[in-house]
Amino acid sequence: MNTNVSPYEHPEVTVDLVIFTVNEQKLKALLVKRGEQPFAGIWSIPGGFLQTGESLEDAAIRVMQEKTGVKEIYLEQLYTFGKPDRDPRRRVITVTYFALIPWKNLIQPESKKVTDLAWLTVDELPELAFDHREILNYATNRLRTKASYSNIVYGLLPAHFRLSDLQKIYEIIIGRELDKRNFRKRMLATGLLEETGQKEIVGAHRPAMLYQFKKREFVLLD
Amino acid sequence: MNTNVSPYEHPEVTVDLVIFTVNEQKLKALLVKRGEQPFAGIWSIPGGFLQTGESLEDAAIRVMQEKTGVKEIYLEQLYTFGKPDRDPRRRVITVTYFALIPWKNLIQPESKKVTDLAWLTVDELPELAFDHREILNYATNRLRTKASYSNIVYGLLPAHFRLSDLQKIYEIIIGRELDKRNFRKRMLATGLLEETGQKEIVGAHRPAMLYQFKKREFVLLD
DNA sequence: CCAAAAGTGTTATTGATACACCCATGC
DNA sequence: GCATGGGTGTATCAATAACACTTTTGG
Repeated sequence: MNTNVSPYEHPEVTVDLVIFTVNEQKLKALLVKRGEQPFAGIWSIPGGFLQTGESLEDAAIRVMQEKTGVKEIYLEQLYTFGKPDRDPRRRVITVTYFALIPWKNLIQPESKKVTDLAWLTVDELPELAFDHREILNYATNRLRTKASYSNIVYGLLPAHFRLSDLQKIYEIIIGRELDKRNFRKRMLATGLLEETGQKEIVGAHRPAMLYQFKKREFVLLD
Repeated sequence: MNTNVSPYEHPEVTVDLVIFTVNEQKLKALLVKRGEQPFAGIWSIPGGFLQTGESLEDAAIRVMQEKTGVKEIYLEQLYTFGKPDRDPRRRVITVTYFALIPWKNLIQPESKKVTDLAWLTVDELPELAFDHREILNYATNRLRTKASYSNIVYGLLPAHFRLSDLQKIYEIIIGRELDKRNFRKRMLATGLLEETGQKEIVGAHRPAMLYQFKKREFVLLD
């Protein structure tokens, strides 16, 4: 079979990522300011072309590491977008992933003076390139939905954390306040958490016990 | 930009479908017996190449119609599989969809004597070509999970049905028997169903009220 | 001693489960 | 009149939601 005369298209395949973190009480996503046309100067989600011999997930991990320096993170495939006109130049299919990073695991992301890479608050976004707004909305919905029936938020927390940190993350993602006593009861009842024995020492108040997830992996609740 | 010298691959992109129905008290999937190498004579899920200018979903609908004659069905994107060696010949990315069809909507699928197209029981499958077993397992899990928190089973039922039909579909998908009274209570409490006013007349027993979904569209429960 | 976050139980309400008999029909 | 599936209610148990005060620390 000669693939050069096949009656169908060989589109370009990219892998694009919606990378979330939580910082300053907000859900944020990593965005890249485009340098080239089309959409020069417009923010876009990070991505790259699939390389020869590379699996989709490997490509996602590669892009992740290029942009954040981090590779051990929560990563899951999101959706594949392929409308014929989603890139004005040519046919591009994009397989999208969504990723979660604890803010503390980032290596001082503000220190290097990059102006083309930024963590923007998800509900205050400017115009995005291509169909990236649709992709980002899709990812945000997925995150909010999964937070309600899984332990997915572990991906946004450092190894050790206070229960109040955990509660705050949930509140930011689902967008409403939770009752402290009920929250703690429910979380401890899942059996997914354990005390570290250490206590958080800063602040003019009673120190908090630090907890960790017994396993840092995705689990459905109930 | 000359795409002929680009440093990345232009893989082939296919759309493959896992099409489910329920018949004879079993969950079944539509499979195609391959005529060509590789995997000649082995069952595979139906699919086809993405055509120029065609969206992914349009391609899925096209394949659907080619194989079943039906186009108005439940259809959702499942996952995109792209391991470099998933096709022994060349790089093929497949965007998979899963579809549901009510058995009654099929136009006598047994009448035309096709031997290369068959509805096979999902938990008694032979060897499948490529990574199609993995794809089918993924689809089956998705269906089972979604059945528990949505009205997705409407895709497997004809326009009018008895509550016992609905219950049977649930039991087949989730794999255990349900209490009749509790099931009816819960289903009617969702507010998604309405009586048609008609009754089912066949059988040496009391006729059953026929129901329909108020809207034949995906809704989350609770 | 004051401010600030940590930590802790009980009650009320709601939803889920378990369970058995009568009804309408065809033969 | 008997076999077959259709149709109905109540009581128990489990999960969720509402709600306020004491503890420990730093300054």
